[in-house]
Order: sequence, then C-alpha cells, then structure tokens
Amino acid sequence: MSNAKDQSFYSTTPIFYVNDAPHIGHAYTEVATDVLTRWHAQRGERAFMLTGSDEHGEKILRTAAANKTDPKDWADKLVHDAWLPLLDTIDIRNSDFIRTTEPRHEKNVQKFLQHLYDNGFIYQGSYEGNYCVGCEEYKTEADLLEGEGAFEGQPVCAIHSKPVEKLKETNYFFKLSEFQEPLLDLYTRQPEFVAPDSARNEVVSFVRRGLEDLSISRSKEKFDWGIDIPWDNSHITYVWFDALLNYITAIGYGEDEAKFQELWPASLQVVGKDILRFHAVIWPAMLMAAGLPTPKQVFGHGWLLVGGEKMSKSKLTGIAPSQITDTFGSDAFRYYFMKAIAFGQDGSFSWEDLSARYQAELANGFGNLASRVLAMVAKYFDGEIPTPGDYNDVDQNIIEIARKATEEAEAAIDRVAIQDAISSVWTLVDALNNYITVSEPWVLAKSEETRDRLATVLYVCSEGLRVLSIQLAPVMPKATAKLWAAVTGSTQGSLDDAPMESAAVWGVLTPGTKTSELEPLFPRIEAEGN
RNA sequence: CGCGGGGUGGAGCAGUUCGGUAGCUCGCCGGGCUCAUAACCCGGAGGUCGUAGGUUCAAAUCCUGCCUCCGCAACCA
Repeated sequence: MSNAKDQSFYSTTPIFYVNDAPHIGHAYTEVATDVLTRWHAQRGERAFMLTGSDEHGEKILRTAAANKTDPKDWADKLVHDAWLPLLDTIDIRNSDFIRTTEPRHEKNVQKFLQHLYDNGFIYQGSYEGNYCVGCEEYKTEADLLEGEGAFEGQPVCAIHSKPVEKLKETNYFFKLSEFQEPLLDLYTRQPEFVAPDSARNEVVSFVRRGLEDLSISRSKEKFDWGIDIPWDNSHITYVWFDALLNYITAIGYGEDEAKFQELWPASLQVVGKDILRFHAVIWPAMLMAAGLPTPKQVFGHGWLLVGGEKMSKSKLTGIAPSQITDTFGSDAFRYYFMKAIAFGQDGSFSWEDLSARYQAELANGFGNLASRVLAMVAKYFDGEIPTPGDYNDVDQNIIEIARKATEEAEAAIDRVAIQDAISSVWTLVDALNNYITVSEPWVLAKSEETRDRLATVLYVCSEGLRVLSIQLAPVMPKATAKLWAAVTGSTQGSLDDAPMESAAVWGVLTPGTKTSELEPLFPRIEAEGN
C-alpha cells in the first residue's frame, strides 16, 4: 500500500445525538476512526474524517422544552459546551463537523428526498399502530404487555401500564422492501461491506427474513422539529433518514459535485453495533435508490463493558472521557482503548487495567526506552547522533524487526485490526529494550576501544526511536511529536509529513544531528488511579 | 423454541475459519544489570480450555444436549 498518494480515504463516525452527554463509548468510536484516518494520512493518502451532530427529532424538542429553551439554542449549547470539547479532549483531527441543522445539510436532504420521490421510491401510505399517549409514540408488539386488573385483556404500554390506542396516520414511505435482493447481492459481491464477520452474519440474516417499507415522515401535528418534506410541508422527515444523509451532504452532495466525486463512496463508516442495521441496510438502500455508490465498508464495533456489563446511563456506569484524560492524558486514552480491546468485539474497561497498562506499556516500556536512549546519546556523544560502523547479526536483527513491524502493522490496518497493528509495533519496543540490555552500551562506554561499537548501538537505538515515532504517530500524536522532535533535532521536517513507508527504511537519521532533551513522555502516576 | 455474542492458569484476552507441542499482557516467585521514568533483561510456578456425550489415530478447535453470563426489545458509541 505504498503507492497510495493519489488515493483518498474518507471515514465517518456516527453523528452525536445532542440529547446526550459524552461518555467513553462515544470517545471510543471517535478515537478508532481518528487513528485509522491518521494512519491513512501518514501513508500519504488524502484522508478526510467526518463527524458531527444529529439535532432533529422529538426527543430533542422535548428536552429543549424541559430546559425552557428552543431546540436550536439547545443544540448550539450542547455542541459548543459538550461535543466540540470532547473532540479536543481526545485529540481528534476531524476534517469537518457537520450539524444537521445547517443549511448545507437541510437543503440537500430535501434535494435527495425529491429525487427519490420523483423516481418513485417514495409513496404516500398510512401507518396504523399502537400509540401510547404517555410516551407520545407508536409502540411495536414487542413493546406491549398484557394488561392486568382494570385493563385485563388489553395490550398496555410496558412503561406506563396503560392501554394503547389504535391510531392511523398518513405518512410517506420509502420502498425499502424493494431492496432486499439488491442488498443481499451487495453483501455477496462485496463481502467486506459489513465487518466484522459477526456483524455481517447478523445483517445478512436480518435482511433474509424480509424487509418492510420504512415510514420516513412524521406529521407536524405531532411535532415539527425536523426538515420539511419538500412536496408536503405538513410533514417533516423522520430523523434517521435525515441523519444518515449527513455522510454525503457534508462532502458536497447536491452542491459541490467535484468534492463529492472525489470523496464518495466513503472508505470506512464506523458505527456502534446498535446502529448497524441503519447503516448496513437502510443506508445502502437509500443510496441505491438515488443511484449513488454504496460505501466500501461499514464497520460495527463492540461495546465497552464496565464491570462486565454494558455501560449505561441508568446504571450510572457512564464515564466521561475527561475523567481519564485529566490523569493519563489523551495519548494514553487513545492507546489504551485501541490496544486493550479487539476492535469489533466487546471489551472491558477498568481503572485497574488502564493504570496497569499505562505503567507497564507506556511509562516503563515505550517512555522509558525513549528516555534511556536519548540520555545515553547525550551522555556519551554530547547529544549528537553517532556514526554507525558495520552492523553485526544483533543489529541486523533489530533492523529486520523494524521493517517487519511496519509491514505487519500496515497489513493489520488494512484489516481494520488496530490492536494487531499496535502489537506489531510493540515488537520493536520490546526488541530495543532487549537489545540495549544485551549490547550493554554502558560497558562499551568505558573503553575507547569499543567506542565505535557504542556508536553503532546508539545509532541503531536512535533509528529505532525514529521508526517508532512514525509508526505510533496515528495512535499517540502528542508523545510521538515530542519524541520525533527530540531524536531528529527537528531536521527532518514535521512528523505529519513523514510517510509511513519511511518507517520501513533504515538509516534515515544523519550522524551528527543534534538531539534535544526529552521530558518523560509518560510520567509515572503516583498511587491512586481514579 | 425471539435474535446475537461469550464461558481458556489470580485478572484481562488470543487461539476455534482449514482439528495434531495451550499463547499473550498484567500479577506472583527466583536471578541478572545499572544507561533509564525504583525503569530494563532472563528464568520459573500456575490452566487440559463451562458441562455431559459423540465423531476421530488425535478436539479448546467438528457434531448434539445441558448449565451459565451478557447484549438487543426500555436513555445510551
């Protein structure tokens, strides 16, 4: 994947529903997408990452009302006070942030709807359902319980325990049912469209059971916080239909054809497994109906478990990302969740594990390695990168490990196996620590006769640090930037511009380069961790 | 018979697709080293892979039953 300069890599995250407060689950999705996107950027591809906020819908209208404000003000407040700061907290380098209340979105959602309507994919129909007045929404059969006492024999709402009403409402429907075969065909022809395999299996079996048409409008009689149906302003667009379109309105659908053509179809759309069906079934069907290409891959990741259970607000197990970054920093946050959890599977979070990994892997492993190497270069060579002599087998072994680490990490990224990529890189961290012990530079430093050997050993170590900076830059941008600056003496340009392929090239550092001092990258954290 | 994912040394996980020495990180025990953030390196103890049966020369890995935990149906990536 080295000749990728002219490729573009467009990635998306789900957009935040502004009703919620950020927790580490949201941050997890963002970090994973950001790491993958930065990695592709490091390869030299044109990488574009989109995130944003979902601001329409009845729930937001109600929350705003409960807070005695209007929905737009409420959304503004949450976006600025909660969601944008979250991106900063975890060091996300998104290319754009779309809000579904922006004109560029609303206008082009209408354009999309009109297009589908004109082509016969949307029709007017009536929806009949069980409406719960208490919840102000329709309930499916599964939401209902058998009534008891006075309501014996009647279906009642599981939440309010009161009978539901049969209501009929005129709505617009999207002909989702027509896309069962095309979707199954897509899953077959493009097996990687839904990943990982567990997610794919679930989606395929869901679609095989058959699809029903989807109601995509709501009458304004119920609530009116949404995008008007262009041909009938007594209805607004169903919030999911509106929200999914952010992935194309943000990159110019309907108004900037050149940009749209360059970025669409998306390379990778990362979602939590709970909203996989929207992204792997409804979304591609919408695109097919509009005659647009479908994304290359939709990846459904797992849940973060706390105490063995899914994090939840009601159980108060939601953790704010800043609780972690305040103590450990954004790099450690990013590293921890990417390394400790297999991307695509559920994973446990615990303060003990976070703390242990921080100490062992970041402070003692990587951070201390950087520290000991730079200290020796400073102590034995006045801070100048020494000139290496001939490489022996032990040196060659390190060079080979560095090359292989890059190769394997690159392959892992192509499989969207972030944890494997980091593990591959870590083979070099471990190998270098071992190399130092075996080579005993402090012994070599005691005699002039072994000075050449000392120079070679420290050159190999320094090159190792240079390689690690590049390999780990997508995961830990802050620490690697510091390390890069220290070890290259800022003579090699910015780390952002160092191509990933240069991590597989040996001997880039110029002997005589003046290194600079490096503060501990991951200082030990005393006692308490929470 | 609602759907799906799990049960592997003290903890967290990999391995199960294409059956054949049970691997990793942390922790624990012992040793080495001193350049470094009391960090680094080496060695060791500890599991027979939820359970009952089946297939096989051989099963954590395939098949069947059972037990059990978790998620979706109710805010939430």
